[in-house]
Amino acid sequence: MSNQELGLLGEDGLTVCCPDLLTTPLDEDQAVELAKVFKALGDPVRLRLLSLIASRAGGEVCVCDLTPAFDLSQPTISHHLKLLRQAGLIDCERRGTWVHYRLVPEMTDRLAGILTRPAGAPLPASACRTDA
Amino acid sequence: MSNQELGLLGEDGLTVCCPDLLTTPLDEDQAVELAKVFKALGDPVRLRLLSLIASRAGGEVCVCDLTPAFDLSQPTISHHLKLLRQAGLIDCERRGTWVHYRLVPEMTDRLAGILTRPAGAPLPASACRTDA
DNA sequence: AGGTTGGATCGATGCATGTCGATACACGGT
DNA sequence: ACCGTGTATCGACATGCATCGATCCAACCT
Repeated sequence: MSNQELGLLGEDGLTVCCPDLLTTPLDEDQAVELAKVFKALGDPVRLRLLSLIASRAGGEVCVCDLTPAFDLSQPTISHHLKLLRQAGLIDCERRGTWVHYRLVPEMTDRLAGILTRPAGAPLPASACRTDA
Repeated sequence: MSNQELGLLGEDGLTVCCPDLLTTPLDEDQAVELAKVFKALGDPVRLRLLSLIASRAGGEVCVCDLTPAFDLSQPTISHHLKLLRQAGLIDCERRGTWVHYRLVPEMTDRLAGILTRPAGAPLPASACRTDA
């Protein structure tokens, strides 16, 4: 049940992926992989789920604590959790009757890195807006 | 034409938004706003567009340089650029016949911050399961 | 073994979205 | 004033996706 993730994190070649979205044009394959992760984040319910999971002291949340936080059916929550898991953003583990979810901090770290401009960024900054 | 953005950056109250997705449960409204931005990033074409724009020395790219980089029609590229712009990720300016797009680095910076765990993060590590 | 409860999967449905061709709009040039 | 070119918008179509109820599976408890 644990890891059928995307591989964005993995050492599986292809998907080692884009150290810097912002400095080098992404190729098609990298873009497809990265898009899956951002797509997983592109839904309010999933964002709140991720936030609930990540902010939980102890680092783990039982599904039974997540479901009542939403006005949605249990299958719908389960579906969203699955998408987050497939994106590699969270992981889960069954303990007895309950399933506990936890954040995969390596993935959020990676995304943060991808969205961070390197120090000496090739961006405007000083750069001349002659149109002002 | 420039700014009909989302406001995630703005000083307009509501949308000042979530300093830390990962440490505090997001409320519904914040989640909806943030999701729009991530949704904009959740498409391979838009990711490549953003990457092309951001990585361009000089900080600006003409649409006429973007369109031929894809196997898509001009209206489709225009549509994707519009979504990125509405998400506040890019901005554009018309100069003569041509329209130039540029990255809005404040937005990517903000996203990076949102996805970054604070130093003393409340993640597992020691973590105490009293319910076990 | 049977019953109960937590959670995942399945199939259906309605809405969102990516894509296109056609068309409209904005400029610059003649 | 007209034409040509670069972009944006429009309307249509097909696919994708969020959601639900029904059902199934796993684990625990008598």
